[in-house]
Amino acid sequence: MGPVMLPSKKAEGSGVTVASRQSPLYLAGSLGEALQEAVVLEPRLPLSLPLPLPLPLPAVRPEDEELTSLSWLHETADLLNSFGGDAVLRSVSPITQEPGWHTPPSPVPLGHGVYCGPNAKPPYSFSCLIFMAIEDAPSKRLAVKDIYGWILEHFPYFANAPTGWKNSVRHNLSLNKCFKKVDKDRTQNIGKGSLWCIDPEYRQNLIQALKKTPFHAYSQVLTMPSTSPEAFQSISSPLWSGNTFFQKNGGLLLQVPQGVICNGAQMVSQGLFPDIRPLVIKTIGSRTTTDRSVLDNYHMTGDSNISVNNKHKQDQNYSNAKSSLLHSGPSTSPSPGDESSNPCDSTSSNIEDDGGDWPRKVVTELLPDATHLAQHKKQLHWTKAKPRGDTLPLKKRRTEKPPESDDEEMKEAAGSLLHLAGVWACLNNITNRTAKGQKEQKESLKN
DNA sequence: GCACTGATAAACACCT
DNA sequence: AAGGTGTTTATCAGTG
Repeated sequence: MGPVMLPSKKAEGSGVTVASRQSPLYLAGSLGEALQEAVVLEPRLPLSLPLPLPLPLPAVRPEDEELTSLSWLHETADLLNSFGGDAVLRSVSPITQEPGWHTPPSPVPLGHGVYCGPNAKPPYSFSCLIFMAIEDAPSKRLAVKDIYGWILEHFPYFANAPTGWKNSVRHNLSLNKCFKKVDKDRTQNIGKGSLWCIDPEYRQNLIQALKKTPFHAYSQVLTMPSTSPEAFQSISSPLWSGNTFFQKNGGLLLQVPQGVICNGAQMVSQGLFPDIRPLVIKTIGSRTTTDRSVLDNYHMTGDSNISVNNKHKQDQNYSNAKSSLLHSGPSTSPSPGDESSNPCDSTSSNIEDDGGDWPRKVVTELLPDATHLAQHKKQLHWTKAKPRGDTLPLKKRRTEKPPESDDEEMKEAAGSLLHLAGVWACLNNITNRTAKGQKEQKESLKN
């Protein structure tokens, strides 16, 4: 069992940080053990989990990594989901080298290493979803119903979501200048509606948004060359939403930075943080404003909309101004000649179609330099990944539940911090014992 | 408090 | 006529 490195300052959040120089898969056992011990040793741990936990989590031998890494993610998420929440594994895309969200058990790998399970709302805006759908199409154009289909296929969340999301898709298509309607080819019977494609003029905006969307906890980590746990602790902000979620959902989230194997492919780069495998107990459920305000003290927030800000400004304000990001973006910005004169001509794509998923085809082209992440000082806001309710994800969120009073919110936030303290105290115990020799500690505890 | 952004709802016209 | 598609407007929540 590898060493368990835990942040020393409780204010940085709750969680389990597992460090190992071995295969990142090694964290499976570490996490299982840490969690189990945490629950056993710390009654205050606000996890509405069945005890004893069915741990350790599925273990994976390093030599099995190619075949079992994905299944491990899935099994682990299944296990965590069985507790009643939406388990999200945060990992790093083997393609983009960027952190992403993994909410197995969906087997569909997406552009940023995102696996979205049936219960978790994708951390993507509709613009990004549409963009991915269209980019995934061989012809780089899709009918609305096909966009629906792509989203449903890749994000099962929407299968049970209220139908309003389709309206939102259409709304985005109509409103966003990023999307252009293709004049229907009468020779092709595609039924109702038109085909939609990406306006190359705004493509970089979408790319920028996409690159930032699923990412929120490690941009500052990536700016730091240090591989020391202290470096991580000083900037890592494990997520925590207070006890409300645990009371309602009991969900968990694991943060798995660089080096984690996903999508059946192992990360090549482990240079940034070869030692650190932070795993965070996170709640996915509702979070009050006060929670967030408290958490913001140690939770890195961010902006997932950097690139589309201008776009949206244009669109929602119906202005014609072009995004300045076309000029301020990273080096991925193509020259005008990079695009075909026909913005929707599939032949304009220089993406190698290897028959794989869209990220391999698209992101390798779009994201040639993962190091630009170091420039991302801002990070994703809660709103991107946070389900809007426990069981009613999207619709009528404004009218179903009256706002909590400030007192209630403050109590909740205070409770969160108290729980936090408990978690850290507990987990620090684990750390100390691990460092000194876990077996002996265990035996002494048993006695 | 304000501006911005994204999501959502709804109304409506048009198309198949 | 029914249902899908596309457009537009309004509103709200979250955020900086």
